[in-house]
Amino acid sequence: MTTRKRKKSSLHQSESAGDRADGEPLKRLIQCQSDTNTLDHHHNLSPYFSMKAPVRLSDSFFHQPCVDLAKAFLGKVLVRKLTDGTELRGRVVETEAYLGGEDKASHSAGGKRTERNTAMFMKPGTIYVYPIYGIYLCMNVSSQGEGAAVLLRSLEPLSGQDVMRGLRAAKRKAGAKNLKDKELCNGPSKLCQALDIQRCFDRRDLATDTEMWLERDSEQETVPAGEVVSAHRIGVESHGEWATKPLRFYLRGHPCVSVLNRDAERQMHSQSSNETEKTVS
DNA sequence: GGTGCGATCGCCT
DNA sequence: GGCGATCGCACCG
Repeated sequence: MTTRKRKKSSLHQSESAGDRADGEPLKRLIQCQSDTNTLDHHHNLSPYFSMKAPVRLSDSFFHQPCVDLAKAFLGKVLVRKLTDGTELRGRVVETEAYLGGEDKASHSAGGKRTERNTAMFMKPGTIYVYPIYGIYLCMNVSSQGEGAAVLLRSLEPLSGQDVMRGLRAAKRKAGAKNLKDKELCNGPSKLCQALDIQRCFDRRDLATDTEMWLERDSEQETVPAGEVVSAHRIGVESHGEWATKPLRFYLRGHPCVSVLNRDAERQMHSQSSNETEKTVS
C-alpha cells in the first residue's frame, strides 16, 4: 500500500470511529434535516436584552454592497453554537469580496446560476457553503448585488479553542495538539473545520439561524480604516485582471491572517504617510 | 522561515 | 474529462 493510500484509509477510519463513539453525526443529520426552518423569534430576546442592546447583527447589516460588507465583517465575531450548547467564537480578521456577474473569479461569474451557487443569489446574509478540492469546505455570506458574496477567510479564536483543536485534529495526520491558537482558523477551510461548519449550512440565514450568527464585538465597535489592508485575492491567479484586484481585506498586523501581502501593506503605509504630510503642510 | 507537491471529488463543460 | 476561492507535509536553507 502506498503512503497516499494509507493516508486516505486512516482518514476514513478515524471518521467512522468518531461516528460510532459519540453519535454526533447522527445528531448532525437530524439537525440538517430539520434546519429548513431555523427562524427562532425568541432568539434575539435572549441573554443580551437585560444588560445592553442586542449584539447579534440582524438582517440590515448584510444589506450592503459586497466590498463594504467584506470590510464590515472585519472585527465582528462569528458564533457557532454546537448541538450540545457549546458556543465557539472567532473574530473575523480576513475576508474576500466576490462581486458576482462581472467578477470572473466568482462562482457566479457571468450571472451563471447553478444548483451549487444558488445561495449567492439569495437575500443578503444567506450562507453559501461549498466543497473545494474534494476534501474541504469554504463559507461565504451573500451581500447586496446579484450573485455577490463575501468569503470568510480567517478568524481569531476567542472562545472554545480546545473544542476547535479537537475538531481540527480529526482531519490531520498528526492530530492538532501542536496547533497554536492562531493556527486554528487561519484559512477558509480551517475555520470551517474548527467551527464544525458543514454543508447543511448552505442557504441558511446568518441573520436568523440558531446555530450560527454574527455579533458586534462590544470591546471593538469599529475597525479604523487605517488598520485594513486591501490586497489581491488568494487562489484566483487564473482569472486575468480579476486576480489582481484588491478585493481581499485583512486586519494589518494580525497574527491570524492566512497570507500577508507586504507590498500592499507598504503601499498603504506610504499612502498614509503622504496623507499625513499633506495634512501637516 | 519558505517552497513545492499531491490529495481528492463535486461540479461544470 | 478537467479543474479548483485549500491544506498538510516533506524538504531545504
